[in-house]
Amino acid sequence: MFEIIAEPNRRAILSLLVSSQQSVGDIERQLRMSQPAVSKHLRVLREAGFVESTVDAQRRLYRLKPEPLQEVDAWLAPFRRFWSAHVDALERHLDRMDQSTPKKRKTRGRAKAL
Amino acid sequence: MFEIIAEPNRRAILSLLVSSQQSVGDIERQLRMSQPAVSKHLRVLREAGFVESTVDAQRRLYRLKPEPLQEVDAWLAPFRRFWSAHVDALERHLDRMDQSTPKKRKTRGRAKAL
DNA sequence: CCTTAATATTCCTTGACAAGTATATGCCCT
DNA sequence: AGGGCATATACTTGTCAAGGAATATTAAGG
Repeated sequence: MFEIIAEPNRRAILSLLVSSQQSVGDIERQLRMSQPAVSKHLRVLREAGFVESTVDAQRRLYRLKPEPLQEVDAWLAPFRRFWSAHVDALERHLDRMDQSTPKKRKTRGRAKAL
Repeated sequence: MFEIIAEPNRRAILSLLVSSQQSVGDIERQLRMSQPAVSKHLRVLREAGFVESTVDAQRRLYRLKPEPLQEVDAWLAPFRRFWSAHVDALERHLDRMDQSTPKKRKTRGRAKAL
């Protein structure tokens, strides 16, 4: 799964498909890569469940499937906890600085992210 | 960045470090991999900014750095929007089904995620 | 200083994979 | 049926990265 998205062209393809479905030729033109290259990457993506295709006459329309990237997202969860803890620690630290050195008061923007 | 976390052993190392810092030997034992392998992966991770190390006598303690994984997280953002849109569509669809076929009423659990 | 422990580095081999070129398959149209 | 368009597959080749074995580095302690 991670190996799949390690390839830059494949990530580019996924990013293209996030807005709307595209034919092989569309992708080929937008990403300036050879047709076999596109087809091969699409095959990898399809077999890994990142995309699916439907037939439209001679062309195949490829669209995104959410599951695999959701798994990537799930893998990141513990790390998100880690770094939000770090942000908290930094915040506390900066707050202490603000109190102990009440100086310039330049707007040091601090806010809870959504 | 994606190439870095494409390697399973490296992901394992990162997962180990998320709980607390570890020495090379600790990692070596917990992951059952050879010492040179651990050192080499740690070098890759360090040069890519995923980890940093401090010296403690003969051992080096490695700890996680948040930034690179945050970038991965950022790359996922558009896709998160994509699939939450899909969940919404599915919800609407199922709601329509519930209305048009008021049958068994088996608990088909549906709820807003946090 | 010499030894031992902990980690880093080098060299080598092997396997995987991406890109290119050529060719095959399938579908439309007249 | 045949020709052309869109996509897929086969085969080859070059590149690169991971792992293993051996060796180098650095620190601690007697």
